[in-house]
Amino acid sequence: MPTPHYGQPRYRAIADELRERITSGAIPPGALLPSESALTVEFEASRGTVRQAIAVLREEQVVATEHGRGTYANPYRREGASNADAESETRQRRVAADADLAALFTVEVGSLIIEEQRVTRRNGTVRAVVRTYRRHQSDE
Amino acid sequence: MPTPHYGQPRYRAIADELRERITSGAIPPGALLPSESALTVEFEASRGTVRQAIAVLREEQVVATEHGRGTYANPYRREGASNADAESETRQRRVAADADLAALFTVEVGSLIIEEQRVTRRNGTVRAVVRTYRRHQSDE
DNA sequence: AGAAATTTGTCCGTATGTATC
DNA sequence: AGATACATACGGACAAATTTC
Repeated sequence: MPTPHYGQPRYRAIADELRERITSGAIPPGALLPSESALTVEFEASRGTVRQAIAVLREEQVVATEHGRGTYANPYRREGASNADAESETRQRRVAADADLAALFTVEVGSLIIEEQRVTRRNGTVRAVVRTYRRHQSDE
Repeated sequence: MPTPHYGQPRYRAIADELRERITSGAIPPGALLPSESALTVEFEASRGTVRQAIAVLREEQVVATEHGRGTYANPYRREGASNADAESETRQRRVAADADLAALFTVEVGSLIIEEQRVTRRNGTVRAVVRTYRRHQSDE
């Protein structure tokens, strides 16, 4: 069978579905998620894909996993209740310097510099996008 | 062949080795790591295991990976404790949204959004340029 | 411009190790 | 001890982004 993943990969779709069950309360805080093999059957995905989905949620601290036990939902609440849904994604890549950046960094236009982008969401909608530019290998 | 991982799993051992090469300077900041297939040969491990090792370093932000390009070492610097001489200039203006920003903010490409730019200098040389993008106050 | 090669991303199936119940 | 559940590891296949020719 081929491996089509047009648009969203399957492990993200599975992660979204599980996250939804947790945030909606279908899986209450502290409860065990279905086992990986159960999820394998339900989503008709391989165990590796299911584990990849759970890894996403673990990184978001939506779940916590214990070896031999299982994966728990929402093991502890964020201390600040204000942190309703402050998701933050970070991405790093190299981009060509535009005229402004080239002038600031004293490099040629088009030189590759580091861009780190953070996307801040609240209640799902993008709040702000922060792009930080640096040079490689600066010296201090 | 069995799959023994007494004590430390292999992917962690590989991660340790690669981290050592980076922190020791054998792989300088900004340089590309060997490709996954090359590491597969060198460590005599499967590609999945190599990728798991790289995932560890990526989470530690010791490396950054780009699709189709490769994995770079240490793209940004640790913030030194000495913030001796930090100046900062701020500028705000309206700019046209590029494809990425348009997608994130769910607006049309070219729509005007707010850009706030801060330039951080130390000892006269530009340290970092931070650009924060937001939408106009319209909804929410 | 376009095709091929390279490199990372996703997904599957299987087997075995280790921790917990 | 046995059953269950997560962790590690292999190998193969195809997809997607980038670079090279």
